[in-house]
Amino acid sequence: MNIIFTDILPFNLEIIADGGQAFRWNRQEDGRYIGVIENNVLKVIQNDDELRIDSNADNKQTEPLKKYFDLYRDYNQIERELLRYEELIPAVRYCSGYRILFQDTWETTISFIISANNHIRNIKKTIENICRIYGNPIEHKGETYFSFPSPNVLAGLSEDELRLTKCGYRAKYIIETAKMVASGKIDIYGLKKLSTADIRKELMMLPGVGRKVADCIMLYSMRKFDAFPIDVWIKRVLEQIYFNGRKMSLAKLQNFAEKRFGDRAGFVQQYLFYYSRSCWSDIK
DNA sequence: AACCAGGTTATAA
DNA sequence: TTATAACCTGGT
Repeated sequence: MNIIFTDILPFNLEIIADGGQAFRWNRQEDGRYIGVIENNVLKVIQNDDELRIDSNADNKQTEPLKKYFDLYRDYNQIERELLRYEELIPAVRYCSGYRILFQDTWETTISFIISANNHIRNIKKTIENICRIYGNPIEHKGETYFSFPSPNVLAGLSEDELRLTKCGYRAKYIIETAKMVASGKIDIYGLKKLSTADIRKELMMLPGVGRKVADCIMLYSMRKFDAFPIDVWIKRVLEQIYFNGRKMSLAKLQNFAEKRFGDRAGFVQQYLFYYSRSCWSDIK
């Protein structure tokens, strides 16, 4: 089926798909992005203020796609709010059109366990390996794609098997986390109604999930916009902008961001992350 | 050849 | 509470 959303601005597909929040979008030569969401293959292209989506799904439902791309939210207002922070103006201008996707909690959890101490290229490759070997095939226009495997499937693997996907020492974290989810020891989909602090505490019971990964899971799959994942880039850029380049502990930076940005922190993190990675030499 | 990269965990002061 | 080392992998 084909769907066209119009009047989507601010919206920047390139930054949204390649900005480090999702790992299963791939850019083609023609500028289209192909991704697998749940059991659907999506081919997406943006032309100015319209978004064309070609999907293998046969129903005409647009709500799930609008939710996934966060099209219900007024990003004009969010960008306006963030521009009131004078020091964020360059970042917000540069990344205008960034949106926080609404992704599946299970896939996001495993994806960000894999992301710890890892490069985006490796993360994407490992996730594709996992889907290809353990996911379900999806046929679309003569090509085969693969869904993300269920908790049950991953829970049944041995560490040596899973290491073939190149996830390295994270294999045991993934399997143990899968066991906890599959057994019902933790209900990751039921957490959303709790407070950010409470969800964080629960998520960090999962092996391989520390503060940063927990905040990514909440921000990208639970709409918890006060979550503020601090990775090396965010740490660097915060130290540069707010602390004269002095080294700060993660705890101090977390505290600072929470106080300064409140329930907009997650959006700030997105803009700062992409901007600092793209333009570090300008900031420094 | 050594070092680093989108952290977490275990251990010690 | 804060500091340090080890950890798979792939690239320079």
